[in-house]
Amino acid sequence: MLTIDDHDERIAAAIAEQQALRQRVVSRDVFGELRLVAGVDAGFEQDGAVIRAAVVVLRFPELAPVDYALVRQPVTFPYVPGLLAFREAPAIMAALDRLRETPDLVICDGHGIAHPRRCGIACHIGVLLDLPTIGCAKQRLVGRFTPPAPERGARSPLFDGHEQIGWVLRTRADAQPVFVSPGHRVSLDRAPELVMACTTRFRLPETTRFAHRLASHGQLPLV
DNA sequence: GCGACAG
DNA sequence: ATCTTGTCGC
Repeated sequence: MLTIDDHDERIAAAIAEQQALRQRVVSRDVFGELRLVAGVDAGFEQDGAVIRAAVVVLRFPELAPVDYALVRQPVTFPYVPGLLAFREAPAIMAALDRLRETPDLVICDGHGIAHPRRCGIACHIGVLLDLPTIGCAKQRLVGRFTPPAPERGARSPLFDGHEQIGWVLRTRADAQPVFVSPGHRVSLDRAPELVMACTTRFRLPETTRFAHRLASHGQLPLV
């Protein structure tokens, strides 16, 4: 049976793995022409016993869906702030493996280096699959900032002490900003412009919106 | 000891 | 994440 001690050991092992993974994160732009951009997200079923991971690939820069994949797996890790990847990344990576073609960039629902150990889910997935990734979260995990101007495109740096770990980006006028940080093979400078290029009239990028709908409704919208 | 805490 | 009514604004 699983004891509290086992739980603590899994937490400790996960933190140790993040310390190792962070060493492999590449924070420079290492990607070619963007033709396919993917969005990934996760939803749950059976009272949280099953995770449903979704990935939708959009043709860039049109942002029209061209492929998708859906994977369901039993949940094996609890939600612990800072350890989200150990709960969602396995299923998300399985979904990415099912695509017919490898995307040129993946935008994740969660943080990249804007994380206590600079290893959020975007870094985790990026390093393990060696794919360019960006983290685009709806809420802050760590860091301090001053709110960006109310216009679309306005941004302000997200700091942890004196180190910039991401951006607070206003993707839509008068709406709550999103938290953007590089995952793997993407620079701090280009992350926000790439997210803006994937965003149209809504707060969240189209990649995330499509993936979110697939993950929660279990199917791609008919329009 | 008291808050904060991605999804 | 998930549930769910009410409300604001274009």
